[in-house]
Amino acid sequence: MYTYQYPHPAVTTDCVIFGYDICEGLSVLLVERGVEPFKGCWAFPGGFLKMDEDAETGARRELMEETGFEAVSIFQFGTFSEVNRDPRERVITIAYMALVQKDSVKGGDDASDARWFPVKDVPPLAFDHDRILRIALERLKEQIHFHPVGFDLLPEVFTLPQLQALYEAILGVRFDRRNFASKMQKLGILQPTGDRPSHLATRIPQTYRFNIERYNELKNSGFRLEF
Amino acid sequence: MYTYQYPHPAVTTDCVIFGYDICEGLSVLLVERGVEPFKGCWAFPGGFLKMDEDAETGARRELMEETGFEAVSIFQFGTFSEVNRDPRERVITIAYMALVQKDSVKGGDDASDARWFPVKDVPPLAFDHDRILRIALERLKEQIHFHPVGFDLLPEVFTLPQLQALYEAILGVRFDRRNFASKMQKLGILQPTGDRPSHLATRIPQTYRFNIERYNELKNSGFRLEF
DNA sequence: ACAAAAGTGTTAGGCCTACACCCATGA
DNA sequence: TCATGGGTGTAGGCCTAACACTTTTGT
Repeated sequence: MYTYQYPHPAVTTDCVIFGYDICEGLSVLLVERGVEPFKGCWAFPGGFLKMDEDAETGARRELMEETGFEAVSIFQFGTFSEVNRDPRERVITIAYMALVQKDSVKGGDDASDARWFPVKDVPPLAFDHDRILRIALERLKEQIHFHPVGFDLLPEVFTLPQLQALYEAILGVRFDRRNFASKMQKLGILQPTGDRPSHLATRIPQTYRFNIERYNELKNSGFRLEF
Repeated sequence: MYTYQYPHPAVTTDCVIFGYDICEGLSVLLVERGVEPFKGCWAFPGGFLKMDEDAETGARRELMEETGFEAVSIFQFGTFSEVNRDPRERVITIAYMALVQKDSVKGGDDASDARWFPVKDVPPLAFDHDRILRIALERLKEQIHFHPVGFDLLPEVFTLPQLQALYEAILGVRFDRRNFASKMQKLGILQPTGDRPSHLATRIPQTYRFNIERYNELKNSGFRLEF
């Protein structure tokens, strides 16, 4: 038992994990709750913060424990503190967002109850996680203008149409193919793999990798992607 | 005494209050700590969250108690959870940012130890508040591209040179007078007060108010201010 | 053969930037 | 009278958005 002179809330971390593939579009990773409250409901992976770890460390740990994912880049996007958001006791959650490559990992997941849901088709969630998801999506839309989101969400080798579909899925709009291509080319972070010798028109798309050095240059000088 | 089965961190809120005037430029409101730890140091107004209030309510309450300010718009910009950020016990703080008109309030402040410091001239702060300030400034710079920051920081009636100086103070850059003026005019949220009948060149600047209706229109359709 | 998908280039308009002149104020 | 500060307009360049044609693949 732990005693304090004043009441303390419990503190948890939650992770909104975004993944992407061509079939399902933008998806989030959810786990089915095995205990009350909201037993059987889907929720974001997360759990109570330990006293010897900061919030980001805790979020990464919970993510690993519950889904087997080791997220590269995760970032904090909000803290949710409504008084009655958890029926058990006062719980405040620090929410993180992570972008991962859906296929790359998920090899040796053992007791993982985690499942991907397309964002358009997410079931009602436990606690206030519906609201957390809504805000995560808003923040993701903002982020996409300043960070090359494809780095984290797409496989290492990808095509321009794939990249465009990703942007369209996140922002919920449609772009002109030609304008999108030239805009991306101009940024200079796309590196053709050269696996397709002919650069003529063909139905098989050219494949690219991201040029990380060029991206880091851009990040330092500050860049913005207009849409 | 309050007992829990698992250890709980303490949770506080802190408010980074930005104000602005022509002489001092961009400033933050600090309070001098009267108790250990960091007694005598300056820190952001804030304090422990109560169990029956959410974080924003708590931030507003602490702000009112410690400085007498009733902030119009405050927004959460980060939660700080380093393990040893408070020497007493594990404390996590939810940080808010507020923009206020320096002169408008501060009439009947009684026991207020609060003082304004220009951001360029802030003393070393208690806890990790230096870091919190740095991040608040970064976020403010981002915000300024999407929100008409002048609304909250300038007095109701202001001049274009004043508005420009505010933007320059926040972003730390200089603008061309003519370009800045036309950019702002084009947004359509500036409403000349008409107190100066002659619209010819004169050394007395034209005064404006913000057109709030027009701003709300823009916010719904989404606007961006390039610099 | 025909539909679907990928690649490319041109044009018009708008925004950003850089820059010059006029006028009134106050020292 | 002269320096300072405020107001306005123009020209060039870049980026954006709209748009059409060719080629190949697969049915």
